[in-house]
Amino acid sequence: MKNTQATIRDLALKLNISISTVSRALRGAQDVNPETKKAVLEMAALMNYEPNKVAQSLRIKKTNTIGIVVPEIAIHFFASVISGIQHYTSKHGYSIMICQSLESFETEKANVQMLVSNRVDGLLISVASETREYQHLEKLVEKKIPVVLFDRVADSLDVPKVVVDDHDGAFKAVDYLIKTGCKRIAYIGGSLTLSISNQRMKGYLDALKANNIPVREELMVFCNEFHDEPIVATRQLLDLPELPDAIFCMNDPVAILTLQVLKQRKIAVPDEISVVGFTNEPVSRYIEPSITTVAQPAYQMGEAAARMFIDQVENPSSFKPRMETLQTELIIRNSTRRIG
Amino acid sequence: MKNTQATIRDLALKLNISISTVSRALRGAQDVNPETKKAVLEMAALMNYEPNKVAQSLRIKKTNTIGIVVPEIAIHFFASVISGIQHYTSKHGYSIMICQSLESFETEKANVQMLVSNRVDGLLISVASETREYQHLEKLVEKKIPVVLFDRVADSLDVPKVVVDDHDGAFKAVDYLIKTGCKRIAYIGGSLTLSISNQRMKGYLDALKANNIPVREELMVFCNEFHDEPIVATRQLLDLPELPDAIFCMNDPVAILTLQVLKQRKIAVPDEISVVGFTNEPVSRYIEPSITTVAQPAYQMGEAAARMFIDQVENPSSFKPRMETLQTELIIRNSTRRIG
DNA sequence: TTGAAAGCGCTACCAC
DNA sequence: GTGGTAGCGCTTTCAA
Repeated sequence: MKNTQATIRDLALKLNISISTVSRALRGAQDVNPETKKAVLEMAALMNYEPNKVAQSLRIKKTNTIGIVVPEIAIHFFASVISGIQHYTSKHGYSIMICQSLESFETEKANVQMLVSNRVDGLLISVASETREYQHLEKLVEKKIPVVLFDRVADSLDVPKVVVDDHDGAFKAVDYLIKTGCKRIAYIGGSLTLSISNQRMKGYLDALKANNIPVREELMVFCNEFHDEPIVATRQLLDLPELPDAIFCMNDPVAILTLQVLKQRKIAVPDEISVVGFTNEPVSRYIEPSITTVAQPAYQMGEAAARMFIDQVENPSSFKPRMETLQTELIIRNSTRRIG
Repeated sequence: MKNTQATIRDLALKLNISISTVSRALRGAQDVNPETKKAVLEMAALMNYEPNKVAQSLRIKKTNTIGIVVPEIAIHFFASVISGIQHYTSKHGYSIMICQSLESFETEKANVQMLVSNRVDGLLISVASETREYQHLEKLVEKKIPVVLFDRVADSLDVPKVVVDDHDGAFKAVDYLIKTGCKRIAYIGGSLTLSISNQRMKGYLDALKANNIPVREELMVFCNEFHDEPIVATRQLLDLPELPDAIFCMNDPVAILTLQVLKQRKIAVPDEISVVGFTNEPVSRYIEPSITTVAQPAYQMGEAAARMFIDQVENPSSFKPRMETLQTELIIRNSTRRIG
């Protein structure tokens, strides 16, 4: 942002016309002499003029920038969501500013504050696993800054949300396991303060109930993070007096770790124990055995979140916060047995 | 960016002091009465004041924002680089604005222009595979906007760069293949206008030469994209009168596709044909067979690029553009035979 | 159709 | 230690 950049004032000086006229010409206003306009445009090109969005933003009180906060960019699911958001919003002239919370509540708050300070026109966020209270987001709502939650949402906030039907996805997965003959189905989940964890667990429970299979407490284990704890959790399940015949994991990273433990213990998958994941990360297709998983439409989720934001900005009066639920798809691969 | 946000003027009015004093107090200037300062800070908290970075940026001619352009966020390698950049720059008070070129030259130009319009303090970019000329970046250099290239760089630009030692990585990979007994080693590469393609091919050629293995034109195939062409390329190699006994792929996505074709044709890996990739994407570890590949320190590359940018901003006079080369590591897995 | 001028929110200079 | 004020680059009335 050096002074080597031409301004409309520079153009005006060169052309011997007023700043206002240059401004109008540049923005293609109707009431400007075609010739003047042409001259301005030519001079702009010649001088390598680039409008200063910072000044523009200050003046019009709109930055055409949206803030995104995700737990981690390098998780494929979130990267895809971001792609979807960007695809949709860039068509509407928005740039995006991205932050990662790295699952930390404090970092998330700092991210949000920074984005507010940068006066983003809206905030699209998937909360950190640590986040239990939402004042930092409520403040934005009070300030009338559009907030859209995706994937990991907070029930208490009255803002637009887009989620996947986690309950249904989990239900379908567990129901399928049962249809393949599994009876002692374990569940490895995440912290229940996380909406998705909660929903997936409920889907698991309801599928058992629907099939008249009793719920066994000892078959349910929960993890606060997905790097080390899932390994402990799997071992715990394998050390039970009676082994499970399937393990439903709340996401693919967990399923991969589970598979590793199973391999170490020389337990055959899916013959002895079936494994199901969630998310359909690219790895799950390539790993051996490939993982049966619940596919989430990540890119579409990004587009949906972006659409909700744009709707809100363009029709601030008529807009009503709503929750959009995207459907999942059970992808059957080789970590589960076949039906019949 | 609604008028619901408090400004320093609001604070000044409430406190019955001047705007200048509020500004100074907020920024912890030295010459301000501790009590006044305290009062200002309290009022700021009370009124939920957030400094307007847009106004600040306009005034000080610095946005504390850096622009990043990558081919695709959802490619794990780039996501990791971005993480590295963000980790480093956020410590220095910078926010990041991210764009994807999706390998399109036109999109890349538009991205750069948008970032310039947003007056980013610097631009960190890995160019699109389509990009053959660099005027859009040269313009930035002329305007004294710091540009740092990473991974996919352009020799012609005199700006700081950070790359991986692609030549050495490829050399090590091919040399290893030879040591495991391979003699007819094929290469599937990318467009040679891409620096990394070029370097990796040279590494391949030099490893052959160093081991007195003749170069065979028919064993080298090139792709412009990495979704469909690698499949055709692999088939082409397999249709040769004499089969290769190894295929060195310029990156892991290509290696995965190659593996698929090999599987379809029921060719045993590594017994009949060995396969090596490049990048060490997470998938390469999990796929069956797991892929021998050349690991690139993505996160460190991001940090290095960020460091170069910060150096340049903080010591504009003494800074000299240089190229930093990071070392690769050959990760030996099951898609290649063992030595001896 | 064009120009003058105010002002977006902030910093920094200069006076007091 | 504090206040007045100019001005960053732009948009947008209002007059001419």
